[in-house]
Amino acid sequence: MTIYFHNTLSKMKEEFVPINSNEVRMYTCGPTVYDFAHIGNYRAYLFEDLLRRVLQYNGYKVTQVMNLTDVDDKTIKGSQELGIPLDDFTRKFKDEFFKDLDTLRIQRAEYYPEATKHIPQMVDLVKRLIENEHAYLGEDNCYYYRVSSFEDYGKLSGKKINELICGIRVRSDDYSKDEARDFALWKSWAEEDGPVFWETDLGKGRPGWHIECSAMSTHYLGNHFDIHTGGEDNIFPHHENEIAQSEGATGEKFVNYWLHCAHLIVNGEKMSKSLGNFYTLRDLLEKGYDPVFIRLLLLSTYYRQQLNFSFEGLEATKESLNRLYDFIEWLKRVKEGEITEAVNSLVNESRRKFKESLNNDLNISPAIASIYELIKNVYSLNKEKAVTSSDAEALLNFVHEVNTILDILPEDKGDLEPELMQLITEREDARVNKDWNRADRIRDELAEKGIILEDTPDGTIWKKRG
RNA sequence: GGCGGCGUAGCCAAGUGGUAAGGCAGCGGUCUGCAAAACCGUUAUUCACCGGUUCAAAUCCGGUCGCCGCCUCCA
Repeated sequence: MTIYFHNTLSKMKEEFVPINSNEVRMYTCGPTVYDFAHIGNYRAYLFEDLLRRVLQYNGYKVTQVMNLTDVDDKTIKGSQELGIPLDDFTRKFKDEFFKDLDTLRIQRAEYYPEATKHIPQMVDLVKRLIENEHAYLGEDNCYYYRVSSFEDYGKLSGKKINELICGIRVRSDDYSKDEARDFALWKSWAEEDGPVFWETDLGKGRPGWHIECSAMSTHYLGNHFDIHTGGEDNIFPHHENEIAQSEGATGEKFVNYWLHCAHLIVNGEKMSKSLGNFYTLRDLLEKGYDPVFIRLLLLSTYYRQQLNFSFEGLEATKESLNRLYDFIEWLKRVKEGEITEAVNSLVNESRRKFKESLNNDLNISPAIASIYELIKNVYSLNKEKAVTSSDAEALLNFVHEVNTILDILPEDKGDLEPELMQLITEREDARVNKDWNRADRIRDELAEKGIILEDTPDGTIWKKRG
């Protein structure tokens, strides 16, 4: 089945054709490790997780690289404020980042290169740019990229190169360069950098931000690879500059497909600390939300659409997932019978719609809807007790297939404590004796502990609800 | 100012020319000792507003209003 992606470069939806037939190489812009990542960051990483899984679902072998920016103004500043070495400062946030990835069930990329471990590759790239006359040494001993030397500059963001010179917001910064629009490739050491510097052929200093992604992506994926992603704020200048650097150095096309995800906002406003609507993952976990609800909420809006985060939305996601979980538990209780044509065709229809939607530029809303349509249709069919155990097995298989992409099934929460099991038994006795008051009291008591009881024709079942 | 996106029920959100998916919430009913779960019915004659094109528009075109993003280091 064909996959389509919206390519920022062409501003159009295009058929996806990988460079090599069975494998996809992609670079996904990762975090700057100066603080805990917030849920807006994770929206981007979840979009990339979805992209990765959809490619795998289509049979591609995926090689993904995600960088960790562990040297820049903010990380240096942060380490100085705490009076600790840069590595110690960034280590903590790297560790927390990986913990969060696991919490959100984000699949690991193949490589997580750190900027500080790839200085030679960056230096080498800058030297090639100097040779190609795309880079120059400024009066301040910093190396800059001469934007005017790259004819295609602006092709990703749609910016007119000449308008960049005199834009209102463009200010000349502390560095001396030929033109305001030129950007730093290598920053020479300054006193405020303290112990953070590398002695290289470019002098004593540290890399500019954009150069790390050009250097590390080509190092791991080659000069020309399939997909590059990030948040939409990266389009300009970061990704525009990456193209200028990479193509300026190699003379080859850098990336075929650029995918960018829209921002997350909170209650209709931009998330910011001053508005008090700024959330990290741990903020939400502290409020008692199961991370899988957060995963699905951040995943369930089409990536090119701004996502409005709200606790109301989180509650809605939780309830809808509970419907799926109840469906699964119900399937497990269906007893016997051969597979029926009715269920078989419902599953096939749902699978078709699921995959077709995801292959259409990761359009996840109809994909999720296809699952709920299936649930509704199957329950409806069961009005005449028409659903068999073989049907249930087929449905469970499909749910697990879907789960290879969505990854939203509950963790096994284990058995109940013996004393709680005892309470359930006591309630059964009370019910047999028609002691409804006592039975209801026990049910309420368990409910307060998050244990929900349901009396079915086959006996009482319990479930834990988060 | 430049570029881009969006405005569909109480909320979230599909649908881009053929007569409004799905989820949450609500209401009525069936089932149940009562619940829960589930099912059935119901909840937008209408898609920000105004014009236009068309046999036919939420979907295309023009205009108006509102919201949001980017415009040098923020995913």
